[in-house]
Amino acid sequence: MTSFAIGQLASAAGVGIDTVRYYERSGLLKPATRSASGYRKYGEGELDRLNFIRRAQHLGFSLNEIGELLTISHRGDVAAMYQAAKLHLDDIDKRITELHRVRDALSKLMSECPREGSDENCPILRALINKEVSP
Amino acid sequence: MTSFAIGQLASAAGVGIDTVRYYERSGLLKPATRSASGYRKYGEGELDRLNFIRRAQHLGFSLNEIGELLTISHRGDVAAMYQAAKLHLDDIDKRITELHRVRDALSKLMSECPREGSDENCPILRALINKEVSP
DNA sequence: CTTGACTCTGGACTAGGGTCTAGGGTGCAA
DNA sequence: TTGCACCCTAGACCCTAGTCCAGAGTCAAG
Repeated sequence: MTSFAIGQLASAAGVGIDTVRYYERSGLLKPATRSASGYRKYGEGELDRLNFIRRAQHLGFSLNEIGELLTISHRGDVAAMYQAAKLHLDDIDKRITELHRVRDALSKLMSECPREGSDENCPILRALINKEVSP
Repeated sequence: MTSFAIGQLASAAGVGIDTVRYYERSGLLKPATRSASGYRKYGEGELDRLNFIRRAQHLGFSLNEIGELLTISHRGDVAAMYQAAKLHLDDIDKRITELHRVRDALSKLMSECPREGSDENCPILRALINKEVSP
């Protein structure tokens, strides 16, 4: 019986109106039913779906992946869900590892930096230049 | 008087020709001098600069930031260099923290997942669907 | 001279996740 | 009836770091 207009749905889900239309365009939400005048009408189901999307985003999934998660969820396929989560976790781990590599390298250079004086004493500059530079 | 054509410069630096032109367009490299026929001519200085860019990218700096680093490096301003590095490090730390948050959340859900059976027993699905959850 | 490799230009295209605009139509209260 | 908030569409635009294209000119070897 409850039926939302797009603005109500969007604010209930904490996203922008354009975002809802964008999700529809990109197939994440099914085309909404329309009122006589062409306004989109939504029910609880769409709000749930939007919340699902938001939560999955919070877990770092891309919209593309979320599309698959929605299908999996609809099928209630627990094994597939676990598998998708595992793939995603592996990806996150890779990104963390790479960020740590960068962090450690930078942090090491910084710890050896005198923070003042000549550029020849600054290991950060030396690491970047590593050779005589002509500016 | 060594002088490179763009293709030689690019392959010496391990980047694409288009990349060199792109860097010129976006102000990271100064407009190259030209031969009589309009070909770009480069010297050692440009190769050093390109290497600087590559190394800074390896430390996770964006091209925008690298533009500033180049200026700083040119001034030999060690304090500014340290400051720029610190800002970047803070940013990296934020990203690592956020990735860890996501990783831990997902990993916890996964560890409680039976990996088969009904969707009601899958905490991943429950977390995404459940109306009350919002971490 | 011809062939093949190289270079030039401006502009379009990619992915991801939206955001904004112009120009119009609708719904509801005073 | 007017005024305002809301909604519709198609399409452009944002950011990043390039990558690719067509069509034309250049260089060096054989």
